[in-house]
Amino acid sequence: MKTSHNTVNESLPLTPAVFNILLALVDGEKHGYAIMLEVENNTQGEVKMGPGTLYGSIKRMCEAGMIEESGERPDPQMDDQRRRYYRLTGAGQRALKAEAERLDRQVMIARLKQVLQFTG
Amino acid sequence: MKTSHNTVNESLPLTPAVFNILLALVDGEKHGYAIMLEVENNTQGEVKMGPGTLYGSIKRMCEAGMIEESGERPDPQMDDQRRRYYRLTGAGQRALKAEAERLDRQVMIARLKQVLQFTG
DNA sequence: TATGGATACATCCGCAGCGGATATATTATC
DNA sequence: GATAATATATCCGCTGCGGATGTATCCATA
Repeated sequence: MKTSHNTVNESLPLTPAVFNILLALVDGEKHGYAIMLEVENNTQGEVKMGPGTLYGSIKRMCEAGMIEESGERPDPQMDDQRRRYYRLTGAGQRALKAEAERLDRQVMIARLKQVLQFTG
Repeated sequence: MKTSHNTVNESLPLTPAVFNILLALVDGEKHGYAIMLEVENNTQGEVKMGPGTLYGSIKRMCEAGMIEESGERPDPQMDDQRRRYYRLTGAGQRALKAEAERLDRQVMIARLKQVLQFTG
């Protein structure tokens, strides 16, 4: 599956893993493990990311410039030296928005075909 | 990425290809090539499925019991003997609905995080 | 203080899916 | 009769998921 005519997004659709990681980072930088917990929380435990998916995705997303590591420690006391914090880049924000809009269009098609009701 | 606690759906999330094929078959049975055109049409040409994805997905979906081939020819005259028509099964309909609901929840999270506006 | 469990990160590797390339045949068009 | 569009099918490289495994740290509690 491939999407075209989009300067900002070379590669949509995003994988569910990547999309959820971007979503988790919207309200501030987080470390890997916290991202995992946030995704489980967002989805009521429906979606569970294994470590392979989590850290593998983080690595690829860094290479793709969607996220970047921040040397800063958000909470100096009560910190864990093992943690590595990540934040969204501009490109990551744009990719997230574009993917959210794409998903929204997909859901809209499902509604028009009466697979889903309009009253959420 | 894995989803759990769902008797009807062993394997969500569906791939974008599978989801779009299911969507294309909601309003009646279609043959492979028509599915491809419908998907392009639904998405304003944004999503393009190559033959490998299309026929590979169809094969897997048949094996998974989401769709099935129908021997009938919807249009006796003006027919093409090469065509193979497919229709949704009950399982396919349930999978489609479950995935649409999942996507809707994802979009909702994006809205709550103000990635997307509530007024479509 | 030791013991265990949760936290935290990382890598390996099998498996599945995409997707372009390629092939082939039929149907329609000019 | 040539050409393009239609229609299906398979091959194979690449990417990504995801469980397994490994290591180390933090924290509670016994």
